[in-house]
Amino acid sequence: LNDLADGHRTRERLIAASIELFDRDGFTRTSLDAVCRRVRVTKGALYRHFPSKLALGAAVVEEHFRMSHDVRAAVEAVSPSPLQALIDMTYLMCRLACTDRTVRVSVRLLFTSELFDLLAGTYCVSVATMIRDLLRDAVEVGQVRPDVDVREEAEGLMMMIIGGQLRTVVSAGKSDVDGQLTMLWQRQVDRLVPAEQRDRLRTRPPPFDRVVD
Amino acid sequence: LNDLADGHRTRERLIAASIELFDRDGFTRTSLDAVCRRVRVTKGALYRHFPSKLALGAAVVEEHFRMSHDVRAAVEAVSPSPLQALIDMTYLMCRLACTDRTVRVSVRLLFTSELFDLLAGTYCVSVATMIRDLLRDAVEVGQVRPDVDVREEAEGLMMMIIGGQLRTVVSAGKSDVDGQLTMLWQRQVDRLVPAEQRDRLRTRPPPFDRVVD
Amino acid sequence: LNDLADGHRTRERLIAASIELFDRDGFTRTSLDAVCRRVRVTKGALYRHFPSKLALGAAVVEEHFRMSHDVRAAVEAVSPSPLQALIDMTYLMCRLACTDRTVRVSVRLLFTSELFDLLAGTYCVSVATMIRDLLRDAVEVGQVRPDVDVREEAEGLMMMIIGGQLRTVVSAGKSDVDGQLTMLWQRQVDRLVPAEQRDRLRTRPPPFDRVVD
Amino acid sequence: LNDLADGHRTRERLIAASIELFDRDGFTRTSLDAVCRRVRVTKGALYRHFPSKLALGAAVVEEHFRMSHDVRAAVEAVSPSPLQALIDMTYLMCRLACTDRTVRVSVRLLFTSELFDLLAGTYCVSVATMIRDLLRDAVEVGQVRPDVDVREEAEGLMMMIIGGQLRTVVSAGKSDVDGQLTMLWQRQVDRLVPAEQRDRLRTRPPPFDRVVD
DNA sequence: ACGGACGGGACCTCCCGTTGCT
DNA sequence: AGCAACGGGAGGTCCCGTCCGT
Repeated sequence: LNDLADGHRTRERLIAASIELFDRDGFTRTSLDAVCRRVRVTKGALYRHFPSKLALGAAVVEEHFRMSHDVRAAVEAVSPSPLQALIDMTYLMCRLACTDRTVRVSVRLLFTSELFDLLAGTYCVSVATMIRDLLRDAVEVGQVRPDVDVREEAEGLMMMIIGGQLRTVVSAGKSDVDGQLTMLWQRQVDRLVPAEQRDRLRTRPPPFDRVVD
Repeated sequence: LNDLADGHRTRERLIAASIELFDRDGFTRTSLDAVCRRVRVTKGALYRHFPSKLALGAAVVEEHFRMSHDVRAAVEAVSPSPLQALIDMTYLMCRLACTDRTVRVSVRLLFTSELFDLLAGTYCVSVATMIRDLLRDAVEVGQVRPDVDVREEAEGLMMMIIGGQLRTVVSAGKSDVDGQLTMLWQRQVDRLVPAEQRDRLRTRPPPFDRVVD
Repeated sequence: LNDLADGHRTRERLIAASIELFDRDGFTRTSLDAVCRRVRVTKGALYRHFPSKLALGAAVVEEHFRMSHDVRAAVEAVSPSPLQALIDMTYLMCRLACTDRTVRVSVRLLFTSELFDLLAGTYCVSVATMIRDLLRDAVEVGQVRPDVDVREEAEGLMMMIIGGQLRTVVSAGKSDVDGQLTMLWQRQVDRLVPAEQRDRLRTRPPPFDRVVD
Repeated sequence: LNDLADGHRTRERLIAASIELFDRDGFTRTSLDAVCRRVRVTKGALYRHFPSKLALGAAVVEEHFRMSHDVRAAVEAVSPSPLQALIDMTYLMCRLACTDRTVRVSVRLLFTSELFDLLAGTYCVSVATMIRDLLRDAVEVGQVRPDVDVREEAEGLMMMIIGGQLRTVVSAGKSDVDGQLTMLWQRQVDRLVPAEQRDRLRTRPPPFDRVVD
């Protein structure tokens, strides 16, 4: 009983330590021994929880995925409309790639390690799917024109978001990705949204004070 | 003289072998011994030319950079206008990420290895600069409206292109990046180009039969 | 338990293989890869047990030291007196430098490699100490005159023994070191041993049929 | 003409630099590049003069051999008799192994490097021969008993001297090799020299104030 | 669940000796 | 005679994943 809880704790602490070290030294240059040392545990323990170094990295990415879902739920909860939720999500995703350590590390992992081959595809699909869902909702409530090719648009937005996240990571947040997104949405809104719906939308970055912990 | 040539030859052959093996097995899973074996040379020779495995990867990327410049020159030579050259370049860059081994490997290297930390920034800047230059030329010849913020536009396009290249690599070419670019340019042309200039532009993919060797 | 035993086994086998190869090719011309190949193990395993090539050589010498102690114990066990034990030891030590592979290699290592700097001093002291102990015992039982300077004599004998071992190694056993020792002991006995004790001593080489395994 | 002289100079300087570095760092840990750097010359030059690293070491030893002959000549010139010359030579050879850098390095080279296999035998023979010659001379002038086995005695003395040189090098001169030699000669003189000749001999160390430069 | 020794294999460094040129 | 680049090859380090025992 207690053992199980302890085991779970160890797993969590290993992930937390990995995030710190991957952030500081990068995936390749972080040794599992270093991770274990920080948790005061040996490799035997680590390999109880993760079958390989890659799996440990994948667990970090999974953490990020889980967070993304939480963020989405939170944004949808507070948003007046699906499209607004989508717009805010794009800002948030790029912003988090800079501010939140887990997200930053996960994106770096996805695009600078062997995890690319394993998970980058999944990530792209998952982002595209999320966008498509929100777009579809927006079509249903009449906020987006019914003749829009949701699939195509979602794919394009996904590329833009991932490009933005990457840009953020590359330039360590010194690039004005927010500005880019504003430009993007101003154009997209003209194309996608019926004129009478436009004034209810905010295309500028949301004032996100901790939408998620 | 002969020695010098031989040394240079060895260097070239090492790069060529690296490209092949990085393409087949990925950066991390390719061992330097394997590269050397293929060139029938020992690690002593390799380390005469490259101070580290990363440096070998960087040399591959450099090859790609050099090719990019050649492609740009070739495209500019055959294009009727700067903007058309830019449009064609974007198609080419995404296309090459799929068809040309050197480019494909380089992009994978840039975004899936520790080279990211070293070179991704440089790559982004270099792509953005190239776009900006062509846009500026286009402004000068009146092909693009003078009030366009060249810098901002270039940054956005860069993100799109890199997203596209990445998408190509992720999906191993199975994604319709061409279609995305066509959509993109159709919108951009409306925004950037004075009406009377539009009919001279082709926004669809160019018929590139070997613009470069 | 099994692992530990295996680890120990690996260590032993590495030493055994080293002895063979050092004997055949010499220290410098023996590569660690060759040693590992013979044990069907990689350098990773070797460096788990020995921090350097020198340390591997030192382990061989240590083997020799251990053997020397065993030989001494065995000789003392069968000898009728301390001085006879000493005489027999000197013959044995020079003889073993020729016949026993471990001793031969160790002596070559001690005097033909960088191990000299590390261990030759220790070796000299250890030999001199052993001689001194036996001489002291001999004095106590009245086999050696009480006015003999045990320290000085031990030092001289040590130089002679080491010179003899060296001579043996240099000439690959073709030199008559036995004869030299016989000459030496005949003189020494006259000086060191009271007349009434002399007839019980044999100064000629002992018939050593395997005093040690 | 000048070139030849310069070439010779370079050779000398290479040997001198080698002696310094071999003395400081040992043979193995001294790189030829380091030697060349000190002489402000490149390896191409070195390999004009010496076909291998071993050959360079051998040249140092040869220097030592040459010095030995000079010392012998000098000692013979000032000595009243062959046996006295021999006695003084033994002191000198052990003493020089401590005080003279060339001799010290040569002895270390002979007994701590691959040069052992090449030259140690030669050295032993050469020392034994020198002793034998002097002993023979001593026999001829009636200073040593005619029934002495010159060959055997020479061999024994050689082992003692080389043991002494080694001891000197091992203990960096902190050992009382002089005392050992005095003891040795006191005994030998009793055995080898007719009684009426003994009072003309000095068995204690000679007051060598620079017998050689 | 965890500890810790073990072995495999990759990366990298250093240095010897060669070669063509000056 | 001397230079400088070159390549071969060995030594050494690091780290992943496994195995056995507790």
